[in-house]
Amino acid sequence: MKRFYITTTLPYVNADPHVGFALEIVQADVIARWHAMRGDEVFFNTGTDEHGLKIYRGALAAGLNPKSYADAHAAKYDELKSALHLSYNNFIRTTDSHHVQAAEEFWRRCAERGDIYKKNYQIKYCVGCELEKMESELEDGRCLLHPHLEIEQVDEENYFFRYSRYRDELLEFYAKNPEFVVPKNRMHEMVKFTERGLQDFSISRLKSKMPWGVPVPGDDAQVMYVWFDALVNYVSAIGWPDDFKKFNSFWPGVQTAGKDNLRQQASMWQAMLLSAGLPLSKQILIHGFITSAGQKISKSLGNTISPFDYIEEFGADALRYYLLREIPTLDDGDFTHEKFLARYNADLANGLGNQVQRVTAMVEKYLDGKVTYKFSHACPPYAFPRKQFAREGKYEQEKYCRSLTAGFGRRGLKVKYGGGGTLQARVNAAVQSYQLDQALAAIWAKIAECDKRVDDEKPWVLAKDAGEKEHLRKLLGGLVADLQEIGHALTPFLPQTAESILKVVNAPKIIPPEAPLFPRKAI
RNA sequence: CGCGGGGUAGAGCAGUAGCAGCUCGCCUGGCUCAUAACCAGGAGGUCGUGGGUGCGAAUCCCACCCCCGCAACCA
Repeated sequence: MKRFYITTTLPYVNADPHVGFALEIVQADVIARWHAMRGDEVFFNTGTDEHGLKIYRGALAAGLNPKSYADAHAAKYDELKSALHLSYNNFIRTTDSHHVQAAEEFWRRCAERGDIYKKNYQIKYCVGCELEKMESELEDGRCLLHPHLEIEQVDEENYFFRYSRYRDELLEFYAKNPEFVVPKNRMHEMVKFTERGLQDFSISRLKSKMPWGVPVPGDDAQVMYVWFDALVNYVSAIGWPDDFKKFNSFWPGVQTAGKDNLRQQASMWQAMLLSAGLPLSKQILIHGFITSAGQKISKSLGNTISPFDYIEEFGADALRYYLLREIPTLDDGDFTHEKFLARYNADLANGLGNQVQRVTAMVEKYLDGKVTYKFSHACPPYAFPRKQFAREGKYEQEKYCRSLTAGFGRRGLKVKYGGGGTLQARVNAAVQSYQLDQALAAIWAKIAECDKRVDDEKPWVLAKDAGEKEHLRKLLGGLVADLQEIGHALTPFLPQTAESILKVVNAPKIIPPEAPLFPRKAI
């Protein structure tokens, strides 16, 4: 059995979850579920990044200690799991003691390698960004993104990481692994960036000024800069450095990140891995940004979008669908209420929901809910390996698998495969090339095909002619089988909806769902 | 000469030389199984601008205009 590790970036817990992170984690969720359905043993990690100056100050302002402050925010991120039906099986917090120890060990390894040294550090620093700012990024001495905050002069002795040393090794690695970063243009950007040369970066802060961080081993006066410790989570989450069995069976893994995180993930983190003597990540998936009506989403513009609002009004799968279909998987996309409604009504209510309704209604009305159909192919058993997991004592995996296959029936779903390129094959190809929007497009093409077949064959006419009974049975049986195929293909994308569809069409007596899957919404 | 991406129908996009396409929206017709859903047809584009090469250019070449991201660690 293959093992598959995927992790999102860890959002910084100084604000509530927003739609941009929902995009990232939903994409990762689909990929994780898709692998699980193929029978892979999946480890899916997410969590929260909780150190650093911004958290420290936020906590002071709120009159809380930093840990309690972080606890409250971390809980909100973990709420996304049930709200969006996410399947992650690990939620790491960078304040977890195991992670803190891992970060310290990682530091020691880099230090042993001679990659950590002390140097005076003078910069202009924006607390809002938690970033060093170049003169070119300032306007009237203020950060463009946080003009209300004073730029701070930092002048202190810090530890630096010898990033510059890894230029050639990274370039060689990129050359050997041209698909290390997807999409291609991001890989290209990374290569160009690296070719220009890398400058060592600061990885610690004076504890007297900012105590909220992982202690630097052997120096009580310093704590790690938040990025250094946060990046280590990708390996600490799977047991490094204590549980090598676990670590070796899952690493290297796939990481998802926004395009703003390209350098940290695809370059700086990889240099850190080289320094610590660990294998580099398997692949970095870079998604784009969500705009709203073409505008950048920001608190100051007041156009932020809360995923919870949409989930409450339309359901988790509706939001999942929009994010996966309307936003190109590895490119920027737009999110507006109008577009959301349009997608919802056109694709979910009129398309999928109506298709389920009309087919099941006809089967009930014309065939008394009973349909006999021949399956040309059953879903291969490896797609349901939960018993194997149970035998091996992997109860977490078994449970995870069961949640994925709920409603599929004991013997697994029987899927009718058409000749030639099946729907599932098209979906698989799209998922493997990370074109999740195209995978959904393929499923919806199938729905359109079924709608057309209904119109062409006119079952309501056949039903009036006793001589056409067999014809009608075959037609409706085929449509039910198509719904099973659609439900199966849809499972990683819209897990709840897929389960509902399969439950209805696998029932001994087929009747329409109690309530429409996606009631049409007035515009 | 910093690096990279982009400009095609009202919106979002595909299309790297051979009749300009897809989805949504809009208009008309059909149908009645279905969630006023579904099916068919239609309107709508000087393919950013100007030049060049070709029998033929959205596509190749040259120049220019505009938009966006990155420019050392902002979702």
